Amino acid sequence: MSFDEQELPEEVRQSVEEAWPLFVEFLKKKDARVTQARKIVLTQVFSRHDHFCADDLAAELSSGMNHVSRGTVYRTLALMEEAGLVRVIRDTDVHAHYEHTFNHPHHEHMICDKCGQFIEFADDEIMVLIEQACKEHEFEERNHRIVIFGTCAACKAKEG
Amino acid sequence: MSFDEQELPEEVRQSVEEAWPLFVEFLKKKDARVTQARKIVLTQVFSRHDHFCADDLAAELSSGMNHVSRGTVYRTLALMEEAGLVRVIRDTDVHAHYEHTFNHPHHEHMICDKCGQFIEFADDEIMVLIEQACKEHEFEERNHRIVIFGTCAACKAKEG
DNA sequence: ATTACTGCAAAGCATTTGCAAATGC
DNA sequence: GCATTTGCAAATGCTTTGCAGTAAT
Repeated sequence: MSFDEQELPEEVRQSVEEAWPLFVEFLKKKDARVTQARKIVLTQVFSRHDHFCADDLAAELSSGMNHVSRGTVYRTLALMEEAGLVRVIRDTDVHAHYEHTFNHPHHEHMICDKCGQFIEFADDEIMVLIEQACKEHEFEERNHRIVIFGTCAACKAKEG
Repeated sequence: MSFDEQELPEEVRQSVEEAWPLFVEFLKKKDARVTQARKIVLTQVFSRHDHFCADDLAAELSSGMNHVSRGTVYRTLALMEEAGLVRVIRDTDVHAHYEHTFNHPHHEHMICDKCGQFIEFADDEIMVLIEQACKEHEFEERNHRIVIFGTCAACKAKEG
């Protein structure tokens, strides 16, 4: 556990400082180990990453002093998902996208067909209606996801 | 174009009879060809398939007189999606699920974590709110999808 | 000391693609 | 006859896994 985090931007350092103890608690509850690799991955997730894919993260951690292998990145992201620290979006046909959920309230996504941008939006009314629908079907919700596909304002403008 | 559809159940035959001309029209508009393989795939999609995956469909068409190769099945499903005749759901971690949309009004899904069952539900109010959200973000919707993950009534009962 | 975790490279799996032969136009 | 589509099998790309070595408890 001797991983240097002094050069992190203040904002990132703060997120990590809050999120890491939660992950540690989660790991201990699971009788899993608190390892350096797991801290590096968590730190990287909270560094300048809004939406990212596992492979990019793995690439970033593939060299330099804070090296973590691809396999471990995937394994750790799965743990972080289980811990509720990241969210996975698998709707596009390419590969899964992740985002960190810590200090990031629940929201849904619009994905632009043209530029691939993720636009976040939240709607409490929709949430209520979804809860209602679950009740009607006696379905116990664990999680939900809304994705809207289409064209974003910027791309529409560009098209003329 | 000498493909025998006489043994199809009445209901299926009817769906095919209605959907096929739409697909033909779509193909012509696209300067693509109206082929036997495409008709076989479309027919199979409308046969006893609520939710299915490309690979199962390919397996069903891998032998017998109405043979279509895996590659063609994937290619044709992509065309059918473009034509708006099938819908793809890519939220589970395994593989994409398809469903035909013809004679099947728009709806969303609940997926049971335990048994994998797809439960369909529709909610007009949610649709309206989604439209609203798009307007607010100047996003031009092409399509949307809601998926709720959790436990279905049957599995909850089984658990006690 | 014991047991879990990591790295690596190899395997897996759904999906896509290149190319020669077949088919629709 | 010409261009597109098909079948096949090989390739692709993301993700998972087996195993020997390494680190955490």
